[in-house]
Amino acid sequence: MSEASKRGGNKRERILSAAVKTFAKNGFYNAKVSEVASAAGVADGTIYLYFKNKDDLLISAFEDRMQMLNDRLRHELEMLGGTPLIKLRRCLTLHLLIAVEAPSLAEFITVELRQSSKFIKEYDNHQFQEYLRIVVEVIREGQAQGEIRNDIDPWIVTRALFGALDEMLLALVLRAGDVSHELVEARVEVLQQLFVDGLKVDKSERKEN
Amino acid sequence: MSEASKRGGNKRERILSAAVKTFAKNGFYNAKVSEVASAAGVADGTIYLYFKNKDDLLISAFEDRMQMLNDRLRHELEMLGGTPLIKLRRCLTLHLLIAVEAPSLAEFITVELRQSSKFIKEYDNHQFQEYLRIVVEVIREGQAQGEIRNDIDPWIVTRALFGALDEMLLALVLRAGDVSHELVEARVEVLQQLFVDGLKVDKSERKEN
Amino acid sequence: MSEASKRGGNKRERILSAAVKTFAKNGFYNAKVSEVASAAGVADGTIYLYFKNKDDLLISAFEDRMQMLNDRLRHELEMLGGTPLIKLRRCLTLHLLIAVEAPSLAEFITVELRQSSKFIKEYDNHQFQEYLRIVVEVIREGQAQGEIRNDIDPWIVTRALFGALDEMLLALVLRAGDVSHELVEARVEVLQQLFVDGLKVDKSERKEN
Amino acid sequence: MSEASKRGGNKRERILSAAVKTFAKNGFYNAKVSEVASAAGVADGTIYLYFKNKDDLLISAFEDRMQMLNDRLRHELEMLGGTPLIKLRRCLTLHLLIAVEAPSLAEFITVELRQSSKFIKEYDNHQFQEYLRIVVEVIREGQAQGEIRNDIDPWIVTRALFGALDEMLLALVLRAGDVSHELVEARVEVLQQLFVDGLKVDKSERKEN
DNA sequence: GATGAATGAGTTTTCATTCAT
DNA sequence: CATGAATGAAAACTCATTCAT
Repeated sequence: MSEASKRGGNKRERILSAAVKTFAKNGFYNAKVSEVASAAGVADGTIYLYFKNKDDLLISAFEDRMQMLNDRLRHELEMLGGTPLIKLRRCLTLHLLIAVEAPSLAEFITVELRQSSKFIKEYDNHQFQEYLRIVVEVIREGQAQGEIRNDIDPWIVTRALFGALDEMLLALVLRAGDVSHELVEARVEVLQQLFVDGLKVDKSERKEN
Repeated sequence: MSEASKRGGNKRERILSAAVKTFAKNGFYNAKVSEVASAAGVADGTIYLYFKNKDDLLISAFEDRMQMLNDRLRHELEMLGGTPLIKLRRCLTLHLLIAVEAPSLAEFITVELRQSSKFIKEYDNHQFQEYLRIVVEVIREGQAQGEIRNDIDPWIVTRALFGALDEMLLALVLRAGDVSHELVEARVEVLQQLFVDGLKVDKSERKEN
Repeated sequence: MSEASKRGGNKRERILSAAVKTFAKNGFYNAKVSEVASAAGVADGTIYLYFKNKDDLLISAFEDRMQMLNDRLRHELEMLGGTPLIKLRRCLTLHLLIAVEAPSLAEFITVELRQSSKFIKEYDNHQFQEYLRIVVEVIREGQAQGEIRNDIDPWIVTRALFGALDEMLLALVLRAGDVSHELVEARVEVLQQLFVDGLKVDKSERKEN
Repeated sequence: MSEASKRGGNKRERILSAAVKTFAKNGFYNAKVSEVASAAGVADGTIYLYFKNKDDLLISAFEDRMQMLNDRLRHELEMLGGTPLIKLRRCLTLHLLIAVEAPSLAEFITVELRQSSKFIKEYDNHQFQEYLRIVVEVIREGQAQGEIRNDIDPWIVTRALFGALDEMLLALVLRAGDVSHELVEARVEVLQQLFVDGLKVDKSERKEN
């Protein structure tokens, strides 16, 4: 029974994984269901035992992967401890690391999320909301502790942050060749400077230097 | 003018305009060429007199509209004068204003650009590069004049900035109902604080307060 | 009985019964084997232990039900005694009574038999022939006894009779709501007048009146 | 313009004609749209320019052909003149003649009408109603003129008559080989005796003989 | 140049049937 | 005998594109 549930669960997972790869490579609309099936090593019809239709497969893949990312993000933030700004930096890092650790997933998220934004109107987009919520919480914590400025709406900041991160991730993923950890670190550094310190030349800091 | 509206040159424009509206409403892949045609008031076949195929129509619409936006941006920046930071703020404002002045265009750009990112590999994306270049130039100017920090790559900043703006624009456009100038101004204010001043609580400024 | 209900022999019957209901409701081609299976309370695969394929299920259901009807018809005619015309009337009644006693079966027979007429070429349609034979026999008996006109082919009459009855039955079954015994009796009366007495105004009878 | 309308009309007609043949040969559910298309000498997609879907094609074919038959029946009854019983006989003849003059149409009507009876619930079945109406009118006329017995509902009679005719037609069509005019006449004769004179041995007539 | 009827390649989805358990 | 997850062949339907007028 646990074997059986593992088999079923395994097949569903294999299909989701194949869907992410296939959709990432060709885009949702150019990807054929039969491609996903053969990438998953199952028959075409099998997909329809686990998902209602192609749209459902897209949404399920999206929600499932976002949940994984959210779980990891939440877990790492808990482990990490540290100040909110340190946590925030961790958020940046984890987001861009997808380009290193799961390039297909990165491509899938950056490209297909926008499609889903249209889908948003029709489905919950629950896990994306959840993602934002996690970051918003970090910012609120920072505001409460006086580390982050108080005069700014955490939701809007988070949304902007996400946009920047997502664009960054897309740029990384679309480069030819692999993305190194060093490159990711460099990008994180820039984003950190940009978002945390700001573009402005800070006179007080200049004096300190 | 009514003569011009009957000219072929105008017909191309009508098709592009219809394409933007139609692609914005349904997404590129769900939009039918015949929908675009009837929205433009021309026969299906006529579209193929002006564009090679549906893909070409998408790219042409995108490039054409981006060029319009770039022209306007360049023009306004020249008119405006002022410091680079003032110019930068103008960039933010103009980007978000699309949600007010041309909602379809906003939706088209935010949603379809990502699709096109895949297209990027195949076509120049010339006008998008141009857009980035304009903003990069403003930042470089700021760096040269000592108003913007020097230790940060203008291209990366610009890319991040674009991502944030684009996400912001998407969020505005997906709201139910019209977007007001006031709302746009509020968003610009937040982005300005975020990007220019940074999230960090600035002790020197606090003292100054 | 509860033991019997767990026996295989009974399972076959349950499947046939489910098939009749399901085919009646949706039609043969729109009915799914899995629907039949779940209506019968068995697994999909089980059906194929008792029937070669979906076609075989249709034909078997048809033959089986027709045999039941034939058995009953034969039995009632024997019980009844009476003149051939009385027996003929009993045939009419029993046919239309299906609409009261087994509406699904009625629908199944009236609608699917025609489909099967195409099948006829490929299978015996044995029980349908048997049904006709029973009625033919009644008519022959009537002819032998001088109660029914002799100058008319019993097979053709029977076929026409069957057509009329079947159409009548269909009309009854397609009505919204239940069919009453009274309604059936009324229809039988009409058919009796039609087939036995004829449409013609009979001058000799008029005189008698 | 009249040419164009002829072309369009012609193509529609060709498709309907092909549909009748194809549906008659294989039955609606076993017939492929592409078979109809190639029988009509058009591309698969063309069918969908004239009909919404396969169901619509079935219904349209049915209604169209029934209308033709109704037009002819109405026309012949007007031409014919004569007593209602003569007209009634003409109805029988014309119905069975379909087996001679348009065997595919005969098969199509006899087999598919039942399917459509299920469809009835969903569509008007207008022309079938019209057919019944024409016959009902003949019977009413006969009743008014005292030629046909008055104590019998014309609608029920007509329905029974139709059932008998349809079954007769089916039997003719399913025979191997062509159906001759003589065979049709023989069948008409039997039906006439059956419906008009009745099965009963008529003593008054016997005396007259 | 403009039209829009016709094309037919291409894809999702269904479902009868099988077979390992 | 019974199961039901898996299969994959088959078909309706769509829609970008063409081309005769």
